[in-house]
Amino acid sequence: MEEQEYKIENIKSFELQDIFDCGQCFRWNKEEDGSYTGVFKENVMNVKKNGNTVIFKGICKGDIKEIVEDYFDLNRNYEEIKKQLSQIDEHIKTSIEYGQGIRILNQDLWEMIISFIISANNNIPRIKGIIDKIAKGYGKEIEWQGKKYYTFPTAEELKNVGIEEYRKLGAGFRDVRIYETVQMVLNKKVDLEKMQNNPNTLEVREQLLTLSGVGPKVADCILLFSTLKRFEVFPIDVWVRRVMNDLYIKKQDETKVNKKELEKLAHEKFGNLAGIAQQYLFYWKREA
DNA sequence: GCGCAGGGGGTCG
DNA sequence: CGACCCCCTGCG
Repeated sequence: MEEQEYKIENIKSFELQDIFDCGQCFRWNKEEDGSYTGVFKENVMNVKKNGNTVIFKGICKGDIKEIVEDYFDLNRNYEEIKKQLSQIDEHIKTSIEYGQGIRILNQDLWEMIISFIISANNNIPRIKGIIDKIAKGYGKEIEWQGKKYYTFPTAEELKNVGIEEYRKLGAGFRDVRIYETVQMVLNKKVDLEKMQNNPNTLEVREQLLTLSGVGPKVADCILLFSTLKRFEVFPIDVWVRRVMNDLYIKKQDETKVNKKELEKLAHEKFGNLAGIAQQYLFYWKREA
């Protein structure tokens, strides 16, 4: 495959650091020149921003313009979303000003399922490492500019990988969960294609929860960050609990904040944009 | 410097 | 509600 390039000038709501470090993805790495390189589907891509111009360059399966528009969610009006959310209160407004360049990527459903199973009780450097090793071990190799990259393996490609192999890659106690989920998807106990086309969010969530290693938090991350693209869900982790308590609930001990109470509050405040509001708040609380 | 707790994007039994 | 693998961090 040949290298392709696509350039966008005068882009709005698009900052590399906000997009790649806000916690939604695990396979993008910063280069020395400030650009980021990553693998998604069967594409290897470098993204660079100069002023208000963004240059996408890489090896793509298909037309780079279409691929970029889809993956980076370029047809959604983030200006409008931010405007709407900013009117809610000063807190969310501040967090949006901080992470104004966030976009929620359209990431592969299967990859998100495994990635967020790995994320449980884990830290980001290690999560990235495990995912990297799984790709190196079982994905397809793509060479670009003298470097080797690896696609995230399909369920079929992981079919014969045993529990102990995941353990060797450093997955820890998540080894069984990954193995079982691979088998469940292969056996169509959960049909990802049907899931992708099912408009009923609660039903999709229930199906995700049947997978090994997928609890409420992981299910919500999958719903929000994959091509399922549900902006109304509100994943609650320690950081979100912290920031919501600091801003709105103000209990002495944030760990005592009730989850139901949080969900209700998020829904009342942010409605069907709760998920993206979560991203602005999460990113702001963690980085700022 | 080195060694050792402490804790981390939760889930499961 | 406690255990869970393993890497990284911070502190002595």
